[in-house]
Amino acid sequence: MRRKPTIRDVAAAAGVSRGTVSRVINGGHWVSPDARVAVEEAIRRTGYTANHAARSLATGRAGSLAFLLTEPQHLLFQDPTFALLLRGAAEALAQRSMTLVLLVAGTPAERANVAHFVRAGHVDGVLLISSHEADPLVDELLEAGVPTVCCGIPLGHESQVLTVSVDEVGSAREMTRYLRNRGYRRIGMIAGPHDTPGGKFRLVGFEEEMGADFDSALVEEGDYSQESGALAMSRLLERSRDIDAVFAASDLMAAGAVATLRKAGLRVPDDVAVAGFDDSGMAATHEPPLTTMRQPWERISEGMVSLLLQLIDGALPEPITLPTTLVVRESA
Amino acid sequence: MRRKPTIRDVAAAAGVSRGTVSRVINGGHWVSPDARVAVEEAIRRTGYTANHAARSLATGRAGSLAFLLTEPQHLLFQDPTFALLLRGAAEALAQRSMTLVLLVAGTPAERANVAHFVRAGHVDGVLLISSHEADPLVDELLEAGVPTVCCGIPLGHESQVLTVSVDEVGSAREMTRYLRNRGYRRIGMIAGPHDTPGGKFRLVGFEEEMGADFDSALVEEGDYSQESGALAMSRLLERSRDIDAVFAASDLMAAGAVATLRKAGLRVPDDVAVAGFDDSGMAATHEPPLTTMRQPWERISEGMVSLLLQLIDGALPEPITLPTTLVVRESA
DNA sequence: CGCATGACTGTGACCGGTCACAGTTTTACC
DNA sequence: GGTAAAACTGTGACCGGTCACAGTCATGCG
Repeated sequence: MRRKPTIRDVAAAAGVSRGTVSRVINGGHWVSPDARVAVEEAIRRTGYTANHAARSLATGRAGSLAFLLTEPQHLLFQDPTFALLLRGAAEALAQRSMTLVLLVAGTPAERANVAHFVRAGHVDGVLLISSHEADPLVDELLEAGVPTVCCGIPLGHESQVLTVSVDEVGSAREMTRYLRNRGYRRIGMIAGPHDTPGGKFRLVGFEEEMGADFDSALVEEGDYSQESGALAMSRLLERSRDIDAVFAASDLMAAGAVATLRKAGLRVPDDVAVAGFDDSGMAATHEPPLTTMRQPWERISEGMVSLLLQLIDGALPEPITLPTTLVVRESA
Repeated sequence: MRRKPTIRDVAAAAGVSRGTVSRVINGGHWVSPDARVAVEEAIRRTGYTANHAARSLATGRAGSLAFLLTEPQHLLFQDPTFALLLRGAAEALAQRSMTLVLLVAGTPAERANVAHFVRAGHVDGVLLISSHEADPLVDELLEAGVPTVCCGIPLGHESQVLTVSVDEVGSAREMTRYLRNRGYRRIGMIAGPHDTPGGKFRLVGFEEEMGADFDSALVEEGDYSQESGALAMSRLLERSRDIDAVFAASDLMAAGAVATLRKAGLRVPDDVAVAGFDDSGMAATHEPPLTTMRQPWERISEGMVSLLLQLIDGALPEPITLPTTLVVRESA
C-alpha cells in the first residue's frame, strides 16, 4: 500500500517542477499548453488530490465556512427552515470546493468553544443563522474581525453586519392586503419573538397595512414553534371570538393555530382563515394546505455564501434583500 | 496588528523549547511541573491557539468527521430526524474538539465529488446517514478503507460496515403487540421503502407479531414523507374499509394517514387508530398527539461518533443496538 | 563509585503545499 | 540583429505544527 501521491509525484510523472504543477492546479496561468496537458495527464494517472491541510497552512485560509446555529434546541428540531438553509449552503460551497462545518452554540460552554474556534481562524468566515437581538456572539465575531453574514437582519446590529434577508415588512403587507381583499376584517396576528427580525418587521408590515383597523388586542407572540402557535391562538380566541382571520409569522405557528381552531370547533378557512409564512415543506401537505409567503431558501443560502466569499476576498458587497412570493392554497 | 501567536512564541515566552510546549499541549507526559505551569501561563498570556492545518499536516489526521447525507431532497426537508442526528453529532464532536463537516450527496455529480473528497482524506471518517440498499457509495467508502459508521443497518452491506441501530424488529413487535392488546384486530401497516432497514425490518416485526392474522392486503409502502403516508392510507382505505388501526413506519407518514382518514370522515383514534415511529418533534404537538416508538436520537448520534472514533483509532468495536420506548399518546 | 535507568528537554527533519524570485526561452518591435 | 518585454519554468524558503532522536541531569542500586 503506497502512500498518497503528492504534488512532487505529479511533477516527476509529468516531467516538470512542483511550481508548474501548482500553477496548473490554481488556474493555469503562465503555463505552456504542453506542460498543462502533461500535468493534467499526470494528475489523472497518479490519482493525485491536493492536501487540504498543506494548502491551508501555506495560504493561511481554511477553505471552509462555519454554519453557526444559535437557536435553542426545540426550534432546530421542528423548523425545516434550518435544514433547507444548511443544505443549500453546503451545496453552494461544494461547487466552490469548500466545505461547511457545523457549529452549534446552544449552551454557554458551547458558545465559548465556538467563539474560540472561530477566532482561531479554523474557518474563513461564518454564516450566522437567525440570531436574537443583541446577541453577544455577534459582537464577539465583529470585534474579532471574522467575516460574517447573517440570515435576517440581526436586531441591535443593523448595518454593522452584512445580511441576506427577505423584505419582511413588504411581505407582511402583501399577505395582509391579500387577506383584506378576500374580505376578512377582524384579522389577528401571531407574531414571532419581538427580538427577532421576523417577529418585529412582519408585525410592522401587518400594522402598517391594517392602518386604522389595527387592533393590538388581536396580536399575540409565539416563538415560531407549532406549540407556541397553538397557545397564541387560544389566547386570541379567549379575547375575541369574532376574529375571522389570522396571520402567523411561521407555517409551524399557523399549523398550531389551525389545531387550536379545530379543537374550538371552528372550521378553517370557513370560520377563520389562517395564513402562514415560510412555505416550509409542511405547508403544502398540511390539512388544509396553508396559504403562506414563500421564502426563496435556495437564493438565500446561495446569497449568503456568495456575500461571505466576497467579504473574505476583501470586497465590501451590499446586503441582499430578496422578494417573497404569495402562495395561495386553501387555508386562507 | 500582530500576527497570531505560534508555538514558537509560546516557547519563547515560557523559556522552553517548541518540543516541550507541544508535549504540554498533547497530554503533558514527561514534562516537569515547572515547565508545565510556565507553558500554561505562556499560552494564556499570548492567547495562543493551535493551528489546525499545521497539526493536521504533521499528524496526517484531519481532525474532522463527515456527516454524509445521501437522501433525496424532500426527505431532508421534512424529516426532523436528520436535524436531531446532525446536532447530536456536532455536539458530541465539539466535546472532543473535532468538527463536523456536512456533505450532501444527492445528485450524481455531488456523489462523485463527495467520494473524491473523502478518499482524499479530508476527513478522518464518515457518519453515513440512512442509505438505501446496495448504495454504491457504501462500497466505494469501504473499498477506499475510509472508516465509516452507518445509522441503521445498510441493506446489502450487513456486517461489512459498523452500525448504530435500534432494534427495528423488536420495536415493531412491541408496537404491534400494544395495538393488539388495545383490542384492534384489522391492523394495517404503512411501511417504509423496502430497501431501507426501517422499511424492511419494521414490517418483519409487524408480520411476526401479527402471526396468522397478518394480511398482506393491509400493507402499503411509503417513503417516510407525510405525503406518501397520506397516499398509502387512501390505498388502504380503498381496499378495506374495515381497517381499525394503522401502524406507520414514521411519524410523518402517520400524520399523512391521519389527514387522509379525516378527509374520509373517520375519527382518530375512535374509528381508526394510528401509530407512528420516531417520536420526532411533531409527534407530541400533532392533533391528535401521536402514539409512537421513540428513537433515542442523542444516544444514536453519540454512539455513532464514539464508534467511529474507536474505528479510526484502529480498534474493532462491536456494532451498537439501542432500545426504543413506546410512547402512548392519543392517536392509538 | 560507576553505571544503568528513567525523567525531562532541545533540535532538526519533515508533512505537502504556495509563493517570490531568479533564470531561461520566446516573441515583438525598432 | 539587438534588445526589451512577455511567457514560461525551476528553486528554495516558509507556513506551524509533530516526532524521532540525541543529549542532559538526577536518582537508585549493586
